[in-house]
Amino acid sequence: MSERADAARNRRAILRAAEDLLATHGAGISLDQVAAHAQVGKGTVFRRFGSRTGLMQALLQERAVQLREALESGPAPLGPGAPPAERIVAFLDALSRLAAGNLSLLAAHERSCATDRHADPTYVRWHAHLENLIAQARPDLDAAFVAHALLGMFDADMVRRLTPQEDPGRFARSLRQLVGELLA
Amino acid sequence: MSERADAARNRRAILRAAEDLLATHGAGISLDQVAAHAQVGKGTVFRRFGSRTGLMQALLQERAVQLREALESGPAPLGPGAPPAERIVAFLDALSRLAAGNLSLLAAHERSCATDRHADPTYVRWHAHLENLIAQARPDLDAAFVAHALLGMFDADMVRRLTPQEDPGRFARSLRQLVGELLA
DNA sequence: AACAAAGCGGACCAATGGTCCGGTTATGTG
DNA sequence: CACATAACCGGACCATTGGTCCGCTTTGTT
Repeated sequence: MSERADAARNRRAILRAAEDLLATHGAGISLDQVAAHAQVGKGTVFRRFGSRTGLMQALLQERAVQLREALESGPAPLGPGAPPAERIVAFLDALSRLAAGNLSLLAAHERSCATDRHADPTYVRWHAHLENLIAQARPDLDAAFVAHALLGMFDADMVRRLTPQEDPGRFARSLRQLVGELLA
Repeated sequence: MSERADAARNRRAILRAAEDLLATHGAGISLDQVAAHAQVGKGTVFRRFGSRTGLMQALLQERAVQLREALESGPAPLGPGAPPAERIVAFLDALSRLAAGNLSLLAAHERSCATDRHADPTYVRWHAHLENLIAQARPDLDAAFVAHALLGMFDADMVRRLTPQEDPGRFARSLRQLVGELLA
């Protein structure tokens, strides 16, 4: 038996509450707020997720699970089968969409993982995927480095700043252009 | 009269103390520690610098002042006169050196400016400089975007991670390579 | 039904950024 | 030099917040 029924129920309640509050109150929410909104004791939040960082990582993983499956076994060009260059563009486009729809979560996640954000499992997975594709497309480049550079653009502030209201497509477009230069 | 003698003395003492502690204890230092080490009341730190963020910005500005002068009126290729592509490379090399020598400060600075780090005066200046050069070298690119991408690499964790002990030149080298691709 | 393990809540703790104010000191003016 | 005053100082104090603890409750199994 892996998790008692009440525990599972509370876990879901906490995730939902955090989602809600992030959407309505931005990235600065406290765990007391989350606990209250989930109608749960503060201790429960920590028992389920270990820390603020743990909660944010869990939230991000939840949002990223579809993308993950698409990468591993979905249709090309996101999934396997297409040439690396196309897969890179598809992946970054997907990330752009995911980021655009989850800015507060992204910001909160960064804030929590301030120390050593490269250890986050989601980040690690994305980086490995990208590094691998880059190494195939351009074996002469420092793939790990370039992968970090590209993922670095998904900083919440960065995305917000580069997504002006009058031109919401700018971020994704400029990112594609940048990648185009690198793979040319 | 702009600042009383004791005030100026305390300002210097605080900056020195912060420098010291960053070097010896890393980026996680508290303002109480800084105040104690500077032999000054905590209130004084806040009166002089407004906030933790203000102190970190002041420290960074202090470290960056030489670079700033070199950019504005120093010899080429860092200063004016050289072709944009060369100035970009020179600038990023200079930044790499500055970052390598001030990792703790950089980390502490990021931590403090977490909210809206693009408002930091030093960042703004660097970005404007870089954007301007990129626009000259490659008018077809989104210069502001690319400038953010390049500056994004100077995240303290990133620099640390991409500067392995057995190959300390990797960061600067890979960054130059990346720039080479973009300006080709 | 009974029991043990897992879970729960919320009082509690420590750290920390930031504020306040009564007392002190530098400064320039008469 | 003496004095008035504006600037300054220190550190006690405050509020917030991530995280811990422990006595009581729920779950699920035998």
